[in-house]
Amino acid sequence: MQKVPKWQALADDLAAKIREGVYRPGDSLPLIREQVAAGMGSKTTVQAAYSALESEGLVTTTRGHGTSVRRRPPRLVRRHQDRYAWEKRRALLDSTTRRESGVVEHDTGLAHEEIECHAAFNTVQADDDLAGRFGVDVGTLLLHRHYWHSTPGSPTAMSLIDSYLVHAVAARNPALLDSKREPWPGGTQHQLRTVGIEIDVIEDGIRTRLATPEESRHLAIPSASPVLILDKTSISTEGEVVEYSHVILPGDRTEFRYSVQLERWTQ
Amino acid sequence: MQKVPKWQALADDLAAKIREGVYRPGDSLPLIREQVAAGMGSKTTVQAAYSALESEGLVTTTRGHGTSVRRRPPRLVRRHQDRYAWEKRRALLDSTTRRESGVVEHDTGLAHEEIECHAAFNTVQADDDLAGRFGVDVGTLLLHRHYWHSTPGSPTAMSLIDSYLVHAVAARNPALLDSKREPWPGGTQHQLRTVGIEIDVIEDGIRTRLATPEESRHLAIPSASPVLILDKTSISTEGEVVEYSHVILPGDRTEFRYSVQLERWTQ
DNA sequence: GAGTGGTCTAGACCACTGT
DNA sequence: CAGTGGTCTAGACCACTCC
Repeated sequence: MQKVPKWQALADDLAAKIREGVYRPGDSLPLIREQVAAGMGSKTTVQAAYSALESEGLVTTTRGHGTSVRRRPPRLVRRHQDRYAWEKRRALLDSTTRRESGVVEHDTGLAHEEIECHAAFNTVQADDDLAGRFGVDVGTLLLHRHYWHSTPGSPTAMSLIDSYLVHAVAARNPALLDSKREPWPGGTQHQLRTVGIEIDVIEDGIRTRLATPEESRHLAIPSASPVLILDKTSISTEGEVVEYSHVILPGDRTEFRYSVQLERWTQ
Repeated sequence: MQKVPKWQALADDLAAKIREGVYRPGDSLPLIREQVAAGMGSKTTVQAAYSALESEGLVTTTRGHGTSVRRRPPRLVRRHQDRYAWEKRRALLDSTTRRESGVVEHDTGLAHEEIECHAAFNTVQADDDLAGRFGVDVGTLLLHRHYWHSTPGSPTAMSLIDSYLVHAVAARNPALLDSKREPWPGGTQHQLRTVGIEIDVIEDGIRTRLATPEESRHLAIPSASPVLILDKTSISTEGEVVEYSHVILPGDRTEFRYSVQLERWTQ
């Protein structure tokens, strides 16, 4: 026999009702004060239940308004094998074709005008972690580029990206150092091509952790809900790490997909 | 200017001290009642801060004992491209070689005797989701196999696995229906080989969500911390989906790694 | 201004750990 | 047994939304 806390029992009960469709997306849940009046516990207890449901992404709460069942945003499937190959082929196209559509459009299926790109650049000295990833000395100058994309006028980011290049390499084309040139038609692989680099292999690392309060706000996900973290390392045909990006993605809206082709048994 | 709740300010403060090494792994944090006495807020407030730190995986709390800084478990890196290929080659080996080491040993680096395998089988009828994945009719009989692995005697699972096969296919070798034959030397790919199936492609889908309280207990992760979910679909050389598994992995101990090889530009 | 969720308090009891 | 974290209460105030 397990002792289930009262707040959790209430949360489970409401969650079940949401899944069964007793409360449907967009519906309002009983007000917290109503639950208290109905004898479901003290306000703190009911609050705990409601905030658990919020973390799970089942409901959204708005101060002064109430709590309602969340319309689950569709998961955006990221097929990186296709995506990276597509990005690479595109780097060879002429500038007008490249300008028509970028990776973000490719990922989201949105039109070019529906996406706003925000970029901020600065230079940093490689710390232990970054130096290790690039295989350079600690203190080496790196170009640090922070990006986020949104639909025009919206403060909600689709992802938060921190991308790094070795500064001396990027500086071979001064245009790459200018954040005002973003979004760059053709993306990073085209940018690297302008300094004579071709990408051979991209290594993806995927982890998860809870969102910080700031990330929750910026990505418009419930507080204390998880994010996915993608660490992407691009390796040139010379075998050198030429770009590293750290991408934070909303956990409830993201799915990665990889396809592993196996060698045939020959007998 | 942002209004930061008192509990969050306290949590941030303690988190910073942990990262700076003021409190080191294994150290005890000030007792909740001490913080209250020190005027850091009421018990509920301090409690909220401490439980936030627990969800983030920074501390562990034990009732009756106290709160101490968590020794971060090392992340287990899962390189599925290697893993699946290794598993496939192994299915061709003789039984004594296969018996020596399995995928779990391969993943964890543990010795054969250090791993205990728990298996429970039953049959289920395909619901909408499963039928869609296998491309069979709803109601089709499936063999459902639930697995979890642990170090001997420990109640802590390394992962929670639900694996499905079309029952009619598995039944071609009656030994496959018997959970007492698990762990099967050579794994699923060898099992499928005994019924004449060779795997061609494996599709991985990766998502995240918060752990349920039960998962938190079983995987020994903090409550309200995230898990990673792997949906693995195996496709035979005939192009049919022959196995589907749903794997729940501890978010703080798992990292996926994929390597994407790109085609060269030819000019 | 009325009503909502979010935070905070002071104090109580419970479940569990150590000795 | 004393002392810990976990839960719960009743009541207060605040920040916000909507009318």
